[in-house]
Amino acid sequence: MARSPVPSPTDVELQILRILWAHGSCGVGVIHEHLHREKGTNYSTTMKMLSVMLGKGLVKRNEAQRPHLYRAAWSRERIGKGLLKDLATKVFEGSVSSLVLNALSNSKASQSDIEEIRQILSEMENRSDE
Amino acid sequence: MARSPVPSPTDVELQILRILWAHGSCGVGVIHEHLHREKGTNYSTTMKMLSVMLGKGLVKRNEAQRPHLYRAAWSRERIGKGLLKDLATKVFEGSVSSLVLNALSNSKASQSDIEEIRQILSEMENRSDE
DNA sequence: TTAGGATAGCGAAAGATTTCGCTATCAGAC
DNA sequence: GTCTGATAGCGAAATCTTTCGCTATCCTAA
Repeated sequence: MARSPVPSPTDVELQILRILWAHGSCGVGVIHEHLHREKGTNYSTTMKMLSVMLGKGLVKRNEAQRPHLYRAAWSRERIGKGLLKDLATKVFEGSVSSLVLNALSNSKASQSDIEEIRQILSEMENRSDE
Repeated sequence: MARSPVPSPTDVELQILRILWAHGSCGVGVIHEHLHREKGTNYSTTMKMLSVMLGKGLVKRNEAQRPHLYRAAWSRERIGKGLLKDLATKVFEGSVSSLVLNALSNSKASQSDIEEIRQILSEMENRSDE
């Protein structure tokens, strides 16, 4: 009965979500302007993708005004969480820590990033102490 | 001229790679047995996917013997690296540390996982000191 | 040697995602 | 009001991924 709460967006869907995450609510015009700059696609394409995404519950829209205003139905963190879990399952046999290890070992993080990650690690320890 | 060095595998392709990563070299029989157990697909499907993957350079095969032996052309780490980079780009504006933060904040890691991650963080600091 | 099961190969159907063409409607400039 | 450019909507083409049907070949046990 309850449909999958957080669908995994496809590539173009994510491209649109990124725009919405950056801009908050906006009309098709703005969305299309960005999408067109990134990949040269048509207005109709933008429109169609938005209607597909509306159907999947990936975006919501406010029809009270004209142009209708679209916004992401889910936060970047929420979508990221789902995709990371997928990736962990599909590549790292479900192990988030393998995933993190792999991500870290091929990247450069700034000192403040490193501190922030340490912070999280400590919190995790404290949480599990209880 | 040089084609994309590490293609991003699709879902079924990853499913097959997981089997190969776990088993090393093996014939279609073994691969199909696993795939069929996981999703009930046909022998022909397995065969076809392998030939598609061969074309994309995702697997290699040894035809010296019969049955031919298939193996992953890239390590789990190498494929993981590419997919993580994709995901970072598509969701976290390219920031690996945001990705890691997000991955960690919604997961439970064991104490030894945490230590291992700390280890990596220290190594990163030392590396960047030089 | 030969029948039977596993292996190999391919074209094409079935599905999903992305793109576009065409048509209609709306809101503001004139 | 009417014209015009932006907005809305939808069916269908194009593309990519996954699945399968059909056919041929190989290997081995009887």
